[in-house]
Amino acid sequence: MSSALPPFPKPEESISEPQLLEVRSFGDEPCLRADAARNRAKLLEAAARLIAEHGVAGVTMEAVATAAEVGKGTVFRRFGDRTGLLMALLDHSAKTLQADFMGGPPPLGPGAPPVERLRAFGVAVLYRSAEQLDLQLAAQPDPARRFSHTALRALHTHVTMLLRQILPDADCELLSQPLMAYLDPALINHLTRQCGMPMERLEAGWIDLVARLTATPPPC
Amino acid sequence: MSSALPPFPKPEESISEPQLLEVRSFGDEPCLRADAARNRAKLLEAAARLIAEHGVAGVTMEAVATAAEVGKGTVFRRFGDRTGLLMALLDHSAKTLQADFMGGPPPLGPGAPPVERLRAFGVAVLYRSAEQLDLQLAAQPDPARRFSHTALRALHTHVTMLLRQILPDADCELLSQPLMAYLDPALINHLTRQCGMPMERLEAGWIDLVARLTATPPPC
DNA sequence: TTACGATCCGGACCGAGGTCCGTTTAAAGT
DNA sequence: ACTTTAAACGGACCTCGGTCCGGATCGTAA
Repeated sequence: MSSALPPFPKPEESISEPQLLEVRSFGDEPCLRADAARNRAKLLEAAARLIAEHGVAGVTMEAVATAAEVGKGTVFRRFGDRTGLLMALLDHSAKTLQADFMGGPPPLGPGAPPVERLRAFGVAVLYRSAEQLDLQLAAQPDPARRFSHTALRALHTHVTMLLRQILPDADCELLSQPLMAYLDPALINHLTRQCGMPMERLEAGWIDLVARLTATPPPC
Repeated sequence: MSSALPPFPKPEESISEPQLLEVRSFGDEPCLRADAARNRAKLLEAAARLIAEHGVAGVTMEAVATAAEVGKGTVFRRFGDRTGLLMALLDHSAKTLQADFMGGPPPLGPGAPPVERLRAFGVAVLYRSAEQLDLQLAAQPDPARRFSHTALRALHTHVTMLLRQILPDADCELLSQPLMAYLDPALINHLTRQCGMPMERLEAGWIDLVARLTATPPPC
């Protein structure tokens, strides 16, 4: 009902290069103004430093701004909100993973049979999330947007695609949801830290899950 | 490292009766002091009224306190935090559902074969969540506690138990996670409101998911 | 009835996320 | 070089969740 034209036009969906300030002129992205790009880099670097020193909890928007010698408004203009900043920090790793399963070597990338790719995908995501668990957890948006976020959508799309190759007649759009859910950082956190399960068990669980879901003729 | 003895002893795990102030003396729960019980009822009633009038977003801790003619501290003492208050609002419905599948009539309750119970369970949860979607969404705790909450644990335990009856040799503890995840209010919200899927499709998806996961011999 | 201790109450207080808007500045046009 | 304009900047400001603690209240035992 009330949609005033935003004072902060668009906080950038999610751009890569967490460390360098190199102006990415190729491609199609808006290409920030020189000062903006510089500040962006300073902010990401400051945020990373704060995490290293005080953990994710120490990453306060104001603290980041101060550490980067920049105004608070600048942080919000650039990243939209705290989630956006945290996601940007994860962006490099996300892009790498994405490149790996889009065009990388076989177990993950194209060339292997779909089921095998799916298995490899899950294991890769599992361990990647386990590393950056705290950050992944903190970067999780509120429930209403958990599934809207670009990075997640990309993974979801990929799983759906693989599934469609394996089960052409199933509702893969839906079937991919439980698979993705199994890889949710919040779940990994719960199972490993709160229930004390070892990663090997989670990994085996994934393999089992894939096997059960992709068994071609549903029941008998 | 820093665990001072809490000024608010324990905000009550989750007690029922959202509307009446009747003192529940039987059972084992602490049984609040008269004034405390009265305020608790006033608070829940005020919160419900605020939701009806301004939606979940209108449920500010201060607004609730004011509407209930009570101090802000009282709200926090009683419910711990906003999530606790919202959960308390959902508690009645949660207890009802739980009673239904613990001791109710067959499709849901004991008596029917486990697979059938599982199917019925999913459908029931699906539609129940769809009704109170906004509230369910808002009541969702932060990612680190999503899986620790009592109400969810109860559902999860039940699913695990049913699964164990169906697949005695599988890692049901893990296998139940994707099932529960499919019923996550945040997912239902995404699929119905953001993707525009009808509930019938979600329901069919659940039936299909159960069928695939419980097909006894994994692959061939 | 009185006295006492445990519990509860209230609202000032704090920190953090997010917004606003007057000012500054990069960069494209003349 | 000079003007212009869209974009960026900064930090005061607002809201809201959550904490604290002095003082009021309940329930009980004498």
